[in-house]
Amino acid sequence: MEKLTIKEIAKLAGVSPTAVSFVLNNKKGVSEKTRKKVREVIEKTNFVPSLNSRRLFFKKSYNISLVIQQSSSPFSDLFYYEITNGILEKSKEFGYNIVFTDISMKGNSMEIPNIIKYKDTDGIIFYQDTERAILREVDKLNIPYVIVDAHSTSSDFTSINADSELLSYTATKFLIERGHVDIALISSSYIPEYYIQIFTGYKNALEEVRVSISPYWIQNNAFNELSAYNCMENILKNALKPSAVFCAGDIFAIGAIRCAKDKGYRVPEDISFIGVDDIILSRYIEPALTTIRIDKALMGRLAMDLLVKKINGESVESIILESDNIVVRNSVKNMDCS
Amino acid sequence: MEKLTIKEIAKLAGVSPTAVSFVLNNKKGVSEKTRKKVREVIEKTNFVPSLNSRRLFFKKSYNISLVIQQSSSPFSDLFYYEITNGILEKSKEFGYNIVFTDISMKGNSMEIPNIIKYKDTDGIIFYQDTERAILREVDKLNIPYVIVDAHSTSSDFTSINADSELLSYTATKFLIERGHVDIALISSSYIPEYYIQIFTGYKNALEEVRVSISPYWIQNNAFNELSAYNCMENILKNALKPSAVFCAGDIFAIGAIRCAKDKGYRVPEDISFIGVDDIILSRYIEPALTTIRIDKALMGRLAMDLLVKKINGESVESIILESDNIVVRNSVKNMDCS
DNA sequence: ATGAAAGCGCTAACAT
DNA sequence: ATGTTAGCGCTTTCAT
Repeated sequence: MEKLTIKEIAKLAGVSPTAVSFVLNNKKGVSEKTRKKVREVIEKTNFVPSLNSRRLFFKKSYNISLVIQQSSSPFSDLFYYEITNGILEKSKEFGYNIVFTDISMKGNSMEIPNIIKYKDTDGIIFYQDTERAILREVDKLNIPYVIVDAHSTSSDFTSINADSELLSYTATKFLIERGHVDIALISSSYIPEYYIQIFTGYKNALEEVRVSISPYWIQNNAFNELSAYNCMENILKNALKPSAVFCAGDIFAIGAIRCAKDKGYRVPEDISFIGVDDIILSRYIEPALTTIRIDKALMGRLAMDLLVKKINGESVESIILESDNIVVRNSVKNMDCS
Repeated sequence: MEKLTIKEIAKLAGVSPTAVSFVLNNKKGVSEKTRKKVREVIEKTNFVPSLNSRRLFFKKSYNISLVIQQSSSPFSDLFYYEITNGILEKSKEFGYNIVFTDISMKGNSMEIPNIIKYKDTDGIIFYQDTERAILREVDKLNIPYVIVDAHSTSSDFTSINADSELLSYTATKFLIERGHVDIALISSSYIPEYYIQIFTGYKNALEEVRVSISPYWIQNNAFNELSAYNCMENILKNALKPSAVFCAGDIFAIGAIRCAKDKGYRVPEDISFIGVDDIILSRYIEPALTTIRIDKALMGRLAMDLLVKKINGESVESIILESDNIVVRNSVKNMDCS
């Protein structure tokens, strides 16, 4: 059997390679008769054109790379896994391969993945806030990218973010509506802009019902489950106990709840908790966590939309997702009917 | 600035493209002097050779695709995410892109992903047992593949599996050593061969201490959390209650425990549970689940090793991983010191 | 050791 | 509408 190329198909169909190429790409310039004949031969031979040739000709890799940071916690993986599902969905539509890449640390700094170094990607989706050094490198290489869940915004890059302030406001407001007034906050100050948003939402909701906040109740050193546990310890050290805690992330809530239980508090009878994200885990802990759901698959789909537009040279704007979808489970006590 | 190609570099260095190519690929046939000069130019210009050209020349895509089935449960995703980490680790070493693909259903049958249809992949790693129709199609296309966590073995394909019988034996034996004699089984009969292994391990451990088993205690219709819940209901319908249940998968255990609690049983005081897999969730439920850990990252690394060998034309053998690493948490009661 | 040239399989400009 | 041809950027064979 002859090696199957466009040339060979042309020979079999008794036409020129150009004709075959036109048929394959649904271009006009061939008669219906020729088109049909070519289609028959393609069908019969199961011919598929070589993507590698097209890659060379168009100088495109048809790869989009997902760059995820080697995470400290498997739960950020979980969060991103759901985003990835949205991306995959769209990738079929656009005809790109989705290539998984993780940024590994080389000593103290991040190492540029090979797929980027060798420009073997038409675009990049970064997960989570990404080191500026890396972004600059990518800018230099002239590869379009978007950042999903950047936690910060900037005119320097295109990002898809949840509206943290709204999220925070919604969560706090929910607690207030359930009769809570003494509400603590566990958040992260790692990304200052993010922290401000969270704090602002919390504050705006709270100032409608409360004039002062105990500084003990504002904890901003959480970055994973364990540190959230410690934050909760700090909160409980104070004589004034809050009746509810808003945690800016389900995984923080999970750590904080564990702490409260360890210290003998009942949840939610003694202290209520609300989170943000709705990671899969939240349904399974006890009590099941009340939280604000972020539509992560949607974030993924939007990221692809924006990135493909950028690849095609269109200009795009960052997106802020307004998620305020409260998932009511069992971690918040209703103070009004106790 | 000139477009950077091997030709351009050659011009700048005052040598032939051949020389540059040799230097890039660390081949001999160029003098040290030439080599050095070329290296300098490459360094100075930040030149990287075009992968797409090499793709065409070598007829290789440098892609390895991961094929995951659109799963009913996000927890199988979780399980596979850990395998993926092992695969990614190895991919750097071997220089392949890891491309994510999921098999979507088209009506009643699976649809071959484009990356396979267009032979845009040098090899495939299938996650989980895969429809024979798909495997045959891939065979026809002559693309090497391995199956990780196939749950069945066959001389038809190369797979990386945990030793289910050993897993099952170890779990049951552990319960026996804690003084349990009345031990039920929740498993899946979806893949017969797998079921036989699980049952055999269970039976072999059990027959050392028990002459008869109540048929009510053998439940084999679990395939997710909910069905495992139903299996547990069936077990509890019987007048004879087991003191422990071995669940052939953590997610089954999670469903079963929920059922037991719903019916007012205390875990592990009234009934003990042990699982298999050690998915991330198992640490977080209450009580934290005692389980047999499978080293999923290792499975991923081994899958890559085997696949790359296959791609290189070496012959390989399937691997059965002997995992019997018991992770003791709080879901099994010690009957001897009660 | 070095360089010229052919060719991987496709697309598109150009001529007919 | 159809065919001829050059060229994408690399590797390798074959002269020198």
